[in-house]
Amino acid sequence: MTATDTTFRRLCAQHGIAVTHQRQVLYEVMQGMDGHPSPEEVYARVKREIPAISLATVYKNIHLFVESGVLREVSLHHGSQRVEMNEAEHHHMVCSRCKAISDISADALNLPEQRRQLPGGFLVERYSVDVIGICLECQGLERGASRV
Amino acid sequence: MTATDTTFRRLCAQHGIAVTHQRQVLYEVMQGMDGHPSPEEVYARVKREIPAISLATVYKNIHLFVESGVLREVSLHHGSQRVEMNEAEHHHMVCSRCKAISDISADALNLPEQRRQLPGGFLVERYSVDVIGICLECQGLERGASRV
DNA sequence: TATTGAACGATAACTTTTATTGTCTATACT
DNA sequence: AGTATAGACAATAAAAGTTATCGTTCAATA
Repeated sequence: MTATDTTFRRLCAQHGIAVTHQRQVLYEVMQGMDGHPSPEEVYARVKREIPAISLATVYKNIHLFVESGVLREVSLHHGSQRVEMNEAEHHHMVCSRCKAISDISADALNLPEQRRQLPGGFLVERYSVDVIGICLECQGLERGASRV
Repeated sequence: MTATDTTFRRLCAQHGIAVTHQRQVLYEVMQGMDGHPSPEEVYARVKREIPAISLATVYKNIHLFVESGVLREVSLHHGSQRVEMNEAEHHHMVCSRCKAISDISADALNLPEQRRQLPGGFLVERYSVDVIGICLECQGLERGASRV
């Protein structure tokens, strides 16, 4: 039993999900990847370990990992393109439960002075802040009676 | 000639794009929409004004508007899902030209104290900051010789 | 007003993601 | 340990979102 093996089993126990061979390999392979891999990239990489694995399994388990908090996704609103109709300077509040996006004025967030230059010589144009949290409606559902 | 009509013609002149009936109606319809409409939603709405319009036209012109700066998109990385492999607390630098995403530590941005509660009773879990700008490579391309 | 390159509509194709279905396996319970 | 069963798996079809192709029509400008 390796170290990551134990870690993964503990993670699964914590989040109440079953330990399977596919999930374990998936987790370990992803741990070894840098950057921000897409499901396809993960699939290509994990296929080297389990050639018979299905793309659907990769998708389902990435979802499961994200839902259960084992993993995080880069952006909560990557489904389809959305355009900005609010012309005022603003940022976004994104509900982590229902994914709803609402605007919040830049003032209400009082951000610090923006750097013009960042590590790696990155030239700053603007900041775009997503405040991740739970919207009022989803808070209500959480407190309220259980759904049928 | 209406007010928005004139506005739109000026915008097109500024950005060097042709004025067509479809683009004009598209622009006006979108101005009248709230929130963060998707291309499909825009299509449904604009179809009421121009029943014969094609979905492809909507997509092409939303792209054009975004590229030319007439319109902004909510998120620069909505293509496919991406998962986070960096476990440290960090944010992102997103190149507006090549869309590359790189990590930047939370310290390097020195964000203000996070509010726990925001307008509308939104309960904050965390902030996720995208710094939009131009990466070093794209700066080089810009300065350097013109491409073939 | 005639010319011409760009934009349009129709639709096929492509990419990404989800759903379905029959088989298999991990887990719980003897 | 042996078995029942809920859940996970692979294969694949289908849905959703987006882009490309191509013949026709229109806007810019001479």
